[in-house]
Amino acid sequence: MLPKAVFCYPNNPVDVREHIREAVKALGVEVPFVELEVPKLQKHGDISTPVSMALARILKKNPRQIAEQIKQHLEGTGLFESVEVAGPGFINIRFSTEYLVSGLRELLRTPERFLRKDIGKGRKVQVEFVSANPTGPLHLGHGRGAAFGAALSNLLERAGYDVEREFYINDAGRQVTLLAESIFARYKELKGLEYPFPEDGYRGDYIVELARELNEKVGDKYIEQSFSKVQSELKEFGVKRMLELIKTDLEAFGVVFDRWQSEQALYEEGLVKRCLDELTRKGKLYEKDGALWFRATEFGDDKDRVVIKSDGAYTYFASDIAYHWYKIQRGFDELIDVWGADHHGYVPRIKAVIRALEQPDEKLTVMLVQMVNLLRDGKPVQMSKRAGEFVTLREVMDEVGADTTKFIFLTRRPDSHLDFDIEVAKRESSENPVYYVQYAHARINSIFKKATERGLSFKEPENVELLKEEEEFSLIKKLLFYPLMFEGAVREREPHRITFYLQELARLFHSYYSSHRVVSDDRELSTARLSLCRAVMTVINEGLSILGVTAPERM
RNA sequence: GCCCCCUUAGCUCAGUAGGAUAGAGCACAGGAUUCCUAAUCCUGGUGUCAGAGGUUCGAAUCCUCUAGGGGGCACCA
Repeated sequence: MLPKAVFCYPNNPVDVREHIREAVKALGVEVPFVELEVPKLQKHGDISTPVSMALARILKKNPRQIAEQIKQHLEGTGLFESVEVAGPGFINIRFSTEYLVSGLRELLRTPERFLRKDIGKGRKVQVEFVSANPTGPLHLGHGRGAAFGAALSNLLERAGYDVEREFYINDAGRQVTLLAESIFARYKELKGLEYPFPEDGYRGDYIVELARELNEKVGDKYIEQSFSKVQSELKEFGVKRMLELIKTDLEAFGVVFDRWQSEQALYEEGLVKRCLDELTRKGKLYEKDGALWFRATEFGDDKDRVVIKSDGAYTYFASDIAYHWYKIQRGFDELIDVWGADHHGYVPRIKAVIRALEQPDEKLTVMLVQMVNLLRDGKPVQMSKRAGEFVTLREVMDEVGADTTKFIFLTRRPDSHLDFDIEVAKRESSENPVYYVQYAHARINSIFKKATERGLSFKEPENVELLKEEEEFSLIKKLLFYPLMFEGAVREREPHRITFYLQELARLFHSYYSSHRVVSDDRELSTARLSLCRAVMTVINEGLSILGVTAPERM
């Protein structure tokens, strides 16, 4: 008979969960989730579970007693060095070196299988993010949304979701008209003509640039024209140029989209009308005071909302309804909208839409990304898009670099306010954690260069059983915990967990590096250590690629 | 006025699905490099988890209230 372990994929700590689940099953109950944690204190083992305390209530038994039973089951697997019951009923598990080493082997042999657990099972998810108005350059807040949305998409993709990244272009309505009129005003100004600047117009210098460009294109042609005559051409021109700018900036920032959905197109293709017709048919809309209203209150919102104003014009909400209706029609299992926190008041409204469209609440998740306070040397930089005073993503990128900018954004929970100090971010020092992680990667690369120079060739995971140092086991444990962290990050949609994990991993590596030499005269030990280095490198690479940060070979 | 988010070490922030004695980085001080990159490492100590109640065997974490900071409340976009 084969030992039980063979059937249980003894390759990483997440599988400890399976063993515990089995043990719990043997007690005659099932738990939906077996909680695992990495204990703070070493004496509490390598991994620990409080599951027996939770079971105490259900089984009406002493938690320590339950823990003892689970312990016996776990000991039966022969995988662990020790299993202890401690405190009120914690089960503390210590891995055997064989367990650790076989985990490392697993990671080296099939890194993808080890690092990318199929949680999504091919479920189709759409992540809509940035979606900035095409009326000006991206600012830093958009940058945060971009970094977050991109990292979240990458994360979900690696968890087996079929992800589509979409940018929604608000190219219909008043803002775009304002853009056109602002350009028009600057054009007139350029020509030495009197023309009132629109009250809420865009005052940024880029508008003057656009006016100049327009002048080169049309020359004097528009001098005599009224705005209404040239409006649509100007809109098209302005939106096109702004969109180009936004795309270029995002590309430079390393953020790509699969799809760009135009709002205007929703109208032109009749989707808004079709959607509203359907809702009318289903009685979700009604007329009052000459306007068309959506029964939002029936679906959990505070008040009903207008979709067509009494003057016959659509509100933005109309196209937003149609947009989400369209998303649903496209067959996504899940929709994620990443919005700036200033739009949070909009959440109940759009949630109401999802319900009105007869979809379960979980279908749509709105993730709010908090605003960014820009500082320079500790002093706030005032920003107002309307007044044309704002620091663009481009400026920050040029000044501090895309990697650093992204990393800083992803070192915080999305829902916490963020102070972004340009001067601090600019320093190429230990104040920038991104270098710390990247440096670990570059260092490993340099070790491999050294190994090649020495003519060391080997096949990973050769000789890993020779690893004996405490720092090596710490590193391996950290590596093996990657899937645990990954699962949590996916479940909670929190890419920042990756960022923190990478810093911890880098710390362990740097520490190891300074106390032990990888490439030495001991050929076999060297290959063992190189294998470990390769594993660290692989995981750093994987993590950084989720964050959209480069992993440099040299620094 | 109503609604949402935030408040953890001097600063910036983590804290994993309620678990054990609350954690990093920075800053500050001292030390480490004949050797694979010193953007590194090692050693130093900090807390009324904003406050008050409550739920629980157990709360930074969940509930209620209060205070402070930010944001939102349109037939605006």
